Amino acid sequence: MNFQLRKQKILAQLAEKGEVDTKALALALDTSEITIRRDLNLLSDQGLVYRTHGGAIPAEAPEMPHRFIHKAASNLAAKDKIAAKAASYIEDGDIIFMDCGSTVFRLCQFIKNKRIKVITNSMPVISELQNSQVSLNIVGGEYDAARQAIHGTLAIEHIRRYHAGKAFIGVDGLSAQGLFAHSEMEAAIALALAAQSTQTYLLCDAAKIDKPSYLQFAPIDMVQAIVTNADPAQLKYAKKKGVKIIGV
Amino acid sequence: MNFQLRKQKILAQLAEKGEVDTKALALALDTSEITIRRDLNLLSDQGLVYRTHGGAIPAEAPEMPHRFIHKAASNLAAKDKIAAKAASYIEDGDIIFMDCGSTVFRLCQFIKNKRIKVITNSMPVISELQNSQVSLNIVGGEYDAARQAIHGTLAIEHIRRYHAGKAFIGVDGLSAQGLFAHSEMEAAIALALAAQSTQTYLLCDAAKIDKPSYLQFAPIDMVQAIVTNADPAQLKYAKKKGVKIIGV
DNA sequence: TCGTTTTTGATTATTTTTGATCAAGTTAAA
DNA sequence: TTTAACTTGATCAAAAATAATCAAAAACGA
Repeated sequence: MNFQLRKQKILAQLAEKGEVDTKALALALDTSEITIRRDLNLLSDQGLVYRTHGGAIPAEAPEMPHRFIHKAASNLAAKDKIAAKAASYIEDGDIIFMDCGSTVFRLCQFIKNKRIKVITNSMPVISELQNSQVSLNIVGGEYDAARQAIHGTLAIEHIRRYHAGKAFIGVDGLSAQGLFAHSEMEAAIALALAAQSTQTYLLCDAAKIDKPSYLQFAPIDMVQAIVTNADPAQLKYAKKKGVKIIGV
Repeated sequence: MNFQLRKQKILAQLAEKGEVDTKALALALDTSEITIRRDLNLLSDQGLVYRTHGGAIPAEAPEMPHRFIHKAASNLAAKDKIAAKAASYIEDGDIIFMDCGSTVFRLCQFIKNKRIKVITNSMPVISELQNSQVSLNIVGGEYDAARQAIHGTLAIEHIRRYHAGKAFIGVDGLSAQGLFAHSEMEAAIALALAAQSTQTYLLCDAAKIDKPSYLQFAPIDMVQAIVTNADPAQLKYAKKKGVKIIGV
């Protein structure tokens, strides 16, 4: 019974019952609890399950009502850790860009009380920061309800009018080939932000690593740093190109 | 039964019944009351429920920040009547500007289901319409927390890039001398909107009539129509200049 | 075959979760 | 207003789950 097999059975059981617990799995798969725990943690890193004490539930579990919060809920612990680490690079007086990534959104809680300027196209970020210490600059353009973000030509033009010390962006996937996005619009925003900032930080949980996605839009060294919970060894190709890997 | 599962069940029950109480939950989820209380407190911390004595009720959608509601609350009935009347001039397919006036905000409820494009710099309007039929275009620029609106040079530039059939604006005061605003920024936005639209509707309740305010920024015939609950006789000077007076 | 790497399991210390008790606070009826 | 019933948060202790460490077993490549 190797990991691949166990993984399949765990996911199958999860899909069927909606939850699994460590003890039952250890019994059913004829292995030890610690092995099951390790498996579950791996699956959790990959974003395939949501870890609970004593077991796991499907990653897609309808945790929260709002669509965005829901999306953000997957891998929440990892994303929060990444966001906290990234926030430690932000100081009073900074001017930063934030895009509409769900990990980037988790930054909000850590910067609410900082005296900084934030330029963003993400509606959740706007909502979260509109009554905070932060001075907000909102990117204008067409509102994309599905992504809860502002996109379009004018958004790009708007971004090009500003310059920031740091940009914090998310992607949909990352591989040796470069950065991947869901859509051209998200890609265009990411490119614009990177072009207009001195330093670009990519916030990326382990689930996105080596997962090429829809559109490859930039080489990996467009960013200066990657903040991730993944094993740095997985990102050797990035390091080789001079990208700083910041683990959490 | 772990926290994640309880959380789901609590939220499900809350959505269904509208309220939950500690005892019933403890019984239903087969755990102790103190655990339920802890769960409810956690959910409350996350803003998902509103804690009551003995239980919890759904968290009210934190749609509009308080100050705005407050401001909007004065003269609410009159403002709603004015907004309803103004909305009757909006048809599917229209492209309209909306500014950050409190009466203009009352328009939202009447246009939620129309198939129109709305270009606005008002955060409450954005919040209200972001999950509606309406296609939103958000004016970019610096966010002014006090006025809950987007202002600044870039906002004006943004507006100048668009043209709409109708603009709906509010003012702080109105007299034979012209239109008055609280601040230069609001005035600049109003001017820009009027310049970029075929027809400009001024939404103005009786309390504002013949109340010159801080800054006189435009002649009264900058607008093509005034929707108001005031006696039309009070606005003869406007009518004389060719402004249409629409009573409610 | 030998040496290296990977996977797994056992043990222990730590962390998390839960429940019991009790003083303090809140609600509602008298 | 006062009393009585109920609810709550704080503190502590027990139970469960977990991470960390190390060692054994298995898989692997040369």
